[in-house]
Amino acid sequence: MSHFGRSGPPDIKDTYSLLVLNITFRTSADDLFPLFEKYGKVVDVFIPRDRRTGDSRGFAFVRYKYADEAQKAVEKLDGRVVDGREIMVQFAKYGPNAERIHKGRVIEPASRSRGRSRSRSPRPRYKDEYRDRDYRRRSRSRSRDRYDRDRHHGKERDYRHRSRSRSGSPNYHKGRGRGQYDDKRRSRSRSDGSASPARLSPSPRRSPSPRRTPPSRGGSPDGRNGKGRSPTPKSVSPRGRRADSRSPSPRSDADVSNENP
DNA sequence: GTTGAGCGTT
Repeated sequence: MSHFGRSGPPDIKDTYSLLVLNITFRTSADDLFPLFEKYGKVVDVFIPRDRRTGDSRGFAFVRYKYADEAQKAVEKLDGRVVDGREIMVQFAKYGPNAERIHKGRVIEPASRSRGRSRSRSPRPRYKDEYRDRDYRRRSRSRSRDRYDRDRHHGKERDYRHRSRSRSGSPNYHKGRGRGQYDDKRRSRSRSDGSASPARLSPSPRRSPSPRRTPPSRGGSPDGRNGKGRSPTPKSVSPRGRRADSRSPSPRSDADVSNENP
């Protein structure tokens, strides 16, 4: 039962891919399989995990054989509480090969081989992202901190309460009521970031990049050629100063003298 | 021991 994703995708030519989000980091494919299998024929369940730690990323992909079953699963499992967390089920937007999906249905990968689409070619960003930056950002932490979490935690109690009364209208959730505070949080977050004095690195290089090539004309890299361009040498040289300066700690004497009775 | 609003593998 754990052979999901272990031997690679069995067959994905006529399967509907569903994306399950908001699952707990401890939920595994084996846990989701029976749940989704109950609503239809599940061809494969895959949960992307970190290559370094091997932990789940918090979302899973479930492939159904039929669209109607997938749709039903989405409506039924979307908003369902799994492992104490409300999961979100929706049709996958992108395919495993970064291919376009028609209504959640996976198209045959060979179709791309024909060179059907020549004008737009999707960039293989998934491989690039794996390098470092985005991949880590989206996986590990965002910036929400516990503020949102605290709210979420407090609401959890409500969720449970609401869950009970939601038995009459499961579709009530379709609207997804998270956009409200999401926008608020976003706005505030952005504002904070903008106003924050702690900006990103102010770029050590002052010049934008008008001349990238070294000064071939009067600019000697040494700076010696420059007329008064290099007044720095010994003036600032600590050694010179130190030499001029007499004892490094005249006070020390006094101190010692003072401290020493 | 930790997180989160996100789109995938042999």
